[in-house]
Amino acid sequence: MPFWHALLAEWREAWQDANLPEIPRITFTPPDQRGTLTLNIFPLLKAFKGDASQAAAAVLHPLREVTHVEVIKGFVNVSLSSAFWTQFLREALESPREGYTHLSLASDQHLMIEYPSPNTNKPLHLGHLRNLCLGEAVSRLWERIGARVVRVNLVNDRGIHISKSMLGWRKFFAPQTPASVGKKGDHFVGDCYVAFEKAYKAQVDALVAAGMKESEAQVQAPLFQEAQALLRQWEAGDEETLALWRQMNEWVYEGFEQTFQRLGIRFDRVYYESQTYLLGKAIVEEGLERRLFYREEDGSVWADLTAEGLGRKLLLRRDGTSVYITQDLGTADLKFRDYPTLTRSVYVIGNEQDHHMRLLCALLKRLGRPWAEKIYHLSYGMVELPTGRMKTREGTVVDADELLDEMYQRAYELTDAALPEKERAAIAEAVGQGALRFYLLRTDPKKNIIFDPAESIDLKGFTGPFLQYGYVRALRLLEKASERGLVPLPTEPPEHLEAAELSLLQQLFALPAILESSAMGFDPAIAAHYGYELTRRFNEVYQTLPVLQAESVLRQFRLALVGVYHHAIRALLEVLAIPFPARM
RNA sequence: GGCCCCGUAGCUCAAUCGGAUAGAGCACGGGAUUUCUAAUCCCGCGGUUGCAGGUUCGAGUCCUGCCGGGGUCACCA
Repeated sequence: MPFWHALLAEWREAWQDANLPEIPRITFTPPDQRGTLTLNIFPLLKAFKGDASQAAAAVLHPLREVTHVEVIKGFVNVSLSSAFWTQFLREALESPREGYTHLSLASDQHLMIEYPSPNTNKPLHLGHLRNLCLGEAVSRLWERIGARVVRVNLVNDRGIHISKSMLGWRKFFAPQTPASVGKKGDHFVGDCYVAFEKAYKAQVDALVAAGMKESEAQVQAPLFQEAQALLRQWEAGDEETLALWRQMNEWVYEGFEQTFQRLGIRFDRVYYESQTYLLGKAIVEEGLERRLFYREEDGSVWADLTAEGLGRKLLLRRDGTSVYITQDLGTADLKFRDYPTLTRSVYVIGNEQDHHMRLLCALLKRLGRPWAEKIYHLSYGMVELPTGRMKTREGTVVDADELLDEMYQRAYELTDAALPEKERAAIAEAVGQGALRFYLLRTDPKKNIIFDPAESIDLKGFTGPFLQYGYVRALRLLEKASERGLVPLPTEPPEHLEAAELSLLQQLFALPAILESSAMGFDPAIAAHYGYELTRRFNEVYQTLPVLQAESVLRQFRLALVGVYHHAIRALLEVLAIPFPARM
């Protein structure tokens, strides 16, 4: 445990012993006020008849390490002693992994984090990128605070959508392959799907023109009937159908894998719905026997969740085939069978499935699964374009691979042309991805993002490259120092600190608290904002105060500041899964 | 229509579980480079926190009712 935790614990204990009517809440002092920590004594004022100075005196009496105090209304801003800061620098520099850049407060936690769970009929798009960035960042955040994390991908490799791309291939693309047309496999299969949808829509339109209701036409269109028949053949185990299915999924997996690798994302375990839907069906049977569910006269199986305010939910179709939630039941069961020690099972899924996830939890609860309450839905908002929602039909879907290429190009042009080509390319990839990832993470996950291409590829201001640049500056400075035989060593802060120095020092102090709240809240945006603010303050020091040229005592202190900043910014970039080049 | 989420500067977002004078970036205007990488820094401009009530020492934050936007309520996934 870092020593300042010990200090806060000591303070709280002292307050307990002092028999205060209320214990003050401790927060970080806002930047425009003098002080490092703020004790909130509003709740105590009543007991002291509104006399803030008396209340403050009572609160401060038992505390050590406090040097300067300012009482403003119910706020008591305290500054900490030089000895305190010396010790902070020592711990952050000498053993950052033991309580500064790494914490152990969640070491009893074991999380499974599922993302991005794509369908296998289309390539990944911008929405998947938000999902991937979120899932990876949350995984890393929890690892940072000491938890064990198992990353899991659930592939939706069966269902009507796959049947559609299979039919698309048969009718419009056979016998072509990704290799024969020179395309990534997932994009090729996506083309098959789009071709199907186009032909299907033409059929529906024709039927509607002939006077049929649209909802009826959608079901009656021959292509849809064919797709359903194909799904039944698949579920019946028809060998030819299965062979094509395997082939097309294989193409898609190869394509996905390339994208995952480019993003540096790896999974510990991959689940396939084709392997869990039967488990789901068995669970539905179990529920039927236990009279938790019921069968309609037409043979379909339902759960009545009106008591939970969720209405009725179909679990098996009239023809006995499974629906989406059926396999989700099976997968959920399997996860806890495979990993019985899980304390949390996290689903990173868009908020359009809020209702679905509520249904899933309600069903698992009804089935008496004790771990149902360990499920956490990390629900995130949609990525929209300035023109509205992305739509396949209108061709406005932003493709993940194309966007990554565009980011790379953009960054490449800004990179020093004098660099060796290989190095320049590596930097461009890091900066391009850094910009995109930061852009996708900087907003509260539950809010919708409006993806403005111009702003997202911006490399200035509140962006990933801003943080990367701060990292590079610090790193290079430390390298330069090292060449002169100088290393960051803990020192006592000088008596008079420049405003920029104090500002940076105080912000550095907050890192562990940020890691904790960002992880616990499943909210990487907290770490992103902090990383920006921290780097802003570092830049101010860097820009206005000499480090290597300063006189030796001052130089030593500033070098220590830079050293701690270097640890901190690196930790933040790692946690956000933003690459950090050594030069830019 | 029922339920869920969102509404803060022209635009994109913050606001430390109800706390201080609501803060950043972009855009716009001005300034800084013989100095550790200017992808930087400094200054300025910009607000009835959608509207109306309520709760209390104190509300962008909590409650109620409206308004606006999105999602969802499939024998789709």
